[in-house]
Amino acid sequence: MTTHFKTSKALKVSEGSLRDVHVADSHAGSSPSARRPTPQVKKEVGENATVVSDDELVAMSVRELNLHLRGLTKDDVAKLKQRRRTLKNRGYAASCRIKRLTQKEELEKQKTELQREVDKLARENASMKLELDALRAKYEALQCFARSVTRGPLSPGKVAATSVITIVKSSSRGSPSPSPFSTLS
Amino acid sequence: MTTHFKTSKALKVSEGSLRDVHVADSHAGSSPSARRPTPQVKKEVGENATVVSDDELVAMSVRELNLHLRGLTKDDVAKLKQRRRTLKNRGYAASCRIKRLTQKEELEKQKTELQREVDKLARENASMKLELDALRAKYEALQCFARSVTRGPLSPGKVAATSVITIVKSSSRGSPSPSPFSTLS
DNA sequence: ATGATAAGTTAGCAT
DNA sequence: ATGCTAACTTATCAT
Repeated sequence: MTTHFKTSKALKVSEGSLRDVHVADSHAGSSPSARRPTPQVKKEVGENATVVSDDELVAMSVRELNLHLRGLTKDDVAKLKQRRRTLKNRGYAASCRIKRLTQKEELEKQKTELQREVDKLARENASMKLELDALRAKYEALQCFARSVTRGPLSPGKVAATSVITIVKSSSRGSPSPSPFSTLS
Repeated sequence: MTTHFKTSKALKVSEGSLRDVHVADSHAGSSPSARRPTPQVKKEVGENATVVSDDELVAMSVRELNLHLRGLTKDDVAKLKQRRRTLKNRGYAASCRIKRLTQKEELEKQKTELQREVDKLARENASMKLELDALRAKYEALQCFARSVTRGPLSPGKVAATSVITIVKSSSRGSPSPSPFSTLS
């Protein structure tokens, strides 16, 4: 993209914007050949040299605009107003496009964010699942052990609702015992 | 929105599409006053009455188009081709807008989908967290119990590497015993 | 009057 | 030549 910004196609009321503006001494009107002694040229009723650029025109307030409308044909007034309207519309269209792009990027950003969140949660989930499985295994081992301890290796189903006596021989101190007791989180 | 579809503004090469087409007996050409015996009017060199509608023109193949271009001014050929191009462009613009909307909806759908996934994972996560905590508690309780069983409630630090005797009084059958043994998954 | 937006037109790039 | 798309213009609607 080149962002070339069309230079107002067929929108000229009297677009001579490349003429001298600060000097404003060119006399290309209907006056025969008389140079006025007053260099303070503001505006003639028959020839208005005050031409506004697009940027000026579009940034103008209504009151400012009315000043520039003094001494213009009813037709030219309409044309100038139309030019202003079109310029404004050009701006609106641009903001509309930008807004559209912004919203699209916003959507994509949110999507990325959500995807990141999904990944994070999935990872947490997986690790928790592992942890849960590990803990379940440990629990069952311990439970198994506890049962064996409580119920005892003797009479493994005979006397049900009774008291049990269990004898456990502890190993030496600081031993690398692989029992469920050694792997606590 | 009214979906009004402009009726080809200033695009007419010779748009008299409301004239008789199937009859085609109007003799408004340069021929003096001779009615030919052949009613199979196809085309006259000096006056081409075959006018195509927008829909026809845009759907035409290049070869078909060339047939309609026979006996036309070089200028009119260019104009007709330009009209075709513009009509095509109108269609392209429409597809472009549709595509844009479609993609936007696609994005929003994916976003919704991801959000749903996030919610699902978050729920799973929360419930797993609860489960994990509960299991941890059960595990610790069981561990505590197992320790008490192994180490014994008697002489809780005196005799370290010795045997312990534990007595457990089981409750009645089917009792709501709140011991770690009752709540297995 | 101002702002927004859908549809159409134009310019320019890519195939 | 065909298709696409950014920028622009126009028509409409809403405020």
